[in-house]
Amino acid sequence: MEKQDFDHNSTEINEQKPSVEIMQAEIIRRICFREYPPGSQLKEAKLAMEFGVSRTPVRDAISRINHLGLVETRNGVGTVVIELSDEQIRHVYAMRLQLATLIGVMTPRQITMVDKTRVAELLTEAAALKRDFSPRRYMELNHQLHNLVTDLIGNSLLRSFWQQTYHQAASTWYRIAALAETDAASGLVLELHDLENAIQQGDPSAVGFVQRIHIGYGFQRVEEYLLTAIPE
Amino acid sequence: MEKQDFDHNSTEINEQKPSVEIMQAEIIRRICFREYPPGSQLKEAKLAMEFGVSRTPVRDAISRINHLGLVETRNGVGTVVIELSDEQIRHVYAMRLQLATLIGVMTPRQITMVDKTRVAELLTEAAALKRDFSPRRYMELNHQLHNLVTDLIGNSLLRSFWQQTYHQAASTWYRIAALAETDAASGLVLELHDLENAIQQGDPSAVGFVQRIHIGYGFQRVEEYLLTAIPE
DNA sequence: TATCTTTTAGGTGTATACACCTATACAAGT
DNA sequence: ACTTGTATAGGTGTATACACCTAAAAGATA
Repeated sequence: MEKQDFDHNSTEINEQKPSVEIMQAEIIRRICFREYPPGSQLKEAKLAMEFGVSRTPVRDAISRINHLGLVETRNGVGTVVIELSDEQIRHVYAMRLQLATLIGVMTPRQITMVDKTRVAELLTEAAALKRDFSPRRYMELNHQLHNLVTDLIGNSLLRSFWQQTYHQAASTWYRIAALAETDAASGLVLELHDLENAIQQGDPSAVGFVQRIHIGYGFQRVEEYLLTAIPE
Repeated sequence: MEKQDFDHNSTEINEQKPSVEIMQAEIIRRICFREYPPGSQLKEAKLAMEFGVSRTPVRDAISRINHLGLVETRNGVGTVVIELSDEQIRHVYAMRLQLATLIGVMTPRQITMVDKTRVAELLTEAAALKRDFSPRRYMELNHQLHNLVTDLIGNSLLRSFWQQTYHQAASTWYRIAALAETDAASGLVLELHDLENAIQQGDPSAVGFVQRIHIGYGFQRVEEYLLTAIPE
């Protein structure tokens, strides 16, 4: 009754003291989408200015993503985004391959009509992406695909771990998407096609195996474009 | 040359501005060891006083353990230690059962002579514990056992997830240890016995399966003493 | 006496001041 | 030319003040 936080006085800027959780998610998103590529230095004061808050909650947000190993805060310097080593990339993929098969095993949620329509929509958009590619759009669709699958996971720990590995791998995918547009777009369409079948069957186990298969394909692309070749 | 931070004026108290990492680990330890049982309310000011720092780094330490789901910070109240629901306990165990088998699969470290002596020492101490039981001592040995196994894990992500589930489950084990002293002590001895064999063979895969087996036994005890019976 | 309102003590959330750390540019000496 | 010492700008880490929130005790009223 007393507070009515509509953005009535700001035409395009709707930022109104975002919570720590929101800033945390936004920073992770920027790292995943390579808006902060490895080597970037995040400055607390600058982010605080941008979000319209003081350094304190920004520090908190950065501090909370430390356990993902994506950033490293150095006194007197800033928070630098880490470039994952080849070995770490292999570790992330090895882990995701294992976790994927668990999706169908560990108390998955029932598949509903909403899921079926969502995956169909995504497939349409992926097909459009194939005709007119942009790395950014690729990552967005990829992100929605991730959310769709993650949402089926019933075990809260598996869901958490699945998300952690996603955040760790995403930045690398973006790099691939920029290097191999056609491969990336085709791979996404194929994955969504297989996923649609699995979801139409209402079989969460099949969803997990589809994920596993395409993580394998994705890893092949990573090996081909990043790990064996010279770095960009 | 200018600063020489020896504890020359403090005879037994060696605390000297612990880092955020140290405080974070200490808070987790206290939750695992049930020094902060579920329902406890951590007060930032009180902890700050104890550690000899201001509220700021203490807040940071608490904020960093949020992703484990062990605590929940409520405005105007404090940070309360969460009691895991029966479903969550089952999720943790289901996850640990799966992770255990991966220990031997995912690029484990070579087993050395040091590991063999350490597990032998632990076995001796566990045998002693069986004669003179204390829940606290049980948890300490359990913790060393955990460190021994964790140290063999080569994949950094698996190691991280293994630790996270350990922290989530530990508080429950302590509860079991207090309720079923003999079962707990015997279980520990058996586990260390099996582990010693696996380590003597230098077979990390066997280590993983030993873990899996005894997590299963541990879960049986949990079902028996906590989930089916009335709560303490 | 019972119930609703008000006060109040004590907690978290945020802004800010300041100490300390780091890298860089620049000046001085060899 | 090269090395070294030093000043400085700008960053993180910590302490502290204060706003706001919450729960429980105190008080008012039927």
